[in-house]
Amino acid sequence: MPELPEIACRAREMQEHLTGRIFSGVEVFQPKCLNEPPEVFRAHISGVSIRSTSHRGKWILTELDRGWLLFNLGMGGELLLVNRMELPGKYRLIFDFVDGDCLSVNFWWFGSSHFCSPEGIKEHPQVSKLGKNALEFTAEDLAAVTGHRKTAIKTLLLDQTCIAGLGNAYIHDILFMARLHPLRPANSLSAKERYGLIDSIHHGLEPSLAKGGAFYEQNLFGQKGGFQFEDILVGYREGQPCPLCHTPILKIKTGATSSYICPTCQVLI
DNA sequence: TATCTTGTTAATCG
DNA sequence: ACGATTAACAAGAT
Repeated sequence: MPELPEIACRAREMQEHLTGRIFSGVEVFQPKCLNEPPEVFRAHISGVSIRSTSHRGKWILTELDRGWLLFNLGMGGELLLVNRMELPGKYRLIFDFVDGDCLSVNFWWFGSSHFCSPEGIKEHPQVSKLGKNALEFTAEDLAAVTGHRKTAIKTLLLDQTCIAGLGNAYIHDILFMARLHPLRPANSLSAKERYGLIDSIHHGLEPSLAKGGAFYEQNLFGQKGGFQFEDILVGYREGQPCPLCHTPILKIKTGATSSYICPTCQVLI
């Protein structure tokens, strides 16, 4: 369940620890997570060095001397920088560096690693369509996106082509802090509510970003993030009292996903 | 065994 | 064109 805080931290760590390293090859244990046949993918990265790493939404973008390496961790995954002799128990890809270290990649559902040519990234089916990063998203952007749309505000916030980086974990507290019911029609938000929602996105993501991400994900060296379960206000706290009004928190179905809400603080319309 | 869960796309129906 | 719903895909826990 990595979302923007975890992905941004991983990208920052990769920028710090992988920049300048040169790939010697890659071992592929799950070909389906690549966008090219393993031999082609290997040929594209072997002998190529890493220029920089950044992220857009939940995608990690590693710029190479010749092209791009893109990672999407799906519903959870590990990127570990280890020596080739100290591999973890599970991995689906191993990117070897000429110095003897390697980047071990494991997904536990739906992760992928794509190679793109220098220009190809503009046509990448997912990355090219992403909206602004959630922390750069402004109230004006929100107004433009909500505009006439009647869809639920939660659906819109999870739509990566509108705003990139939010997922179904941090969103519970973001909507709670904004006092918005997840099923509120997007176009029914007042200007004040839109400003409040932007504030809440920052308050919902930045503490975790500062602490290296959530406790359920690990950094490049296998250390867990510092954002604890205790730091979560209402998410995953079904039946526990709302921190503001003590009403028991409800778990409700909202389309394809579940939502945790305080029924008193987050009223529909 | 049945069900749930974090992401994302595509297909379908209205 | 939009919006809502469902299924599907590469797991794992309970």
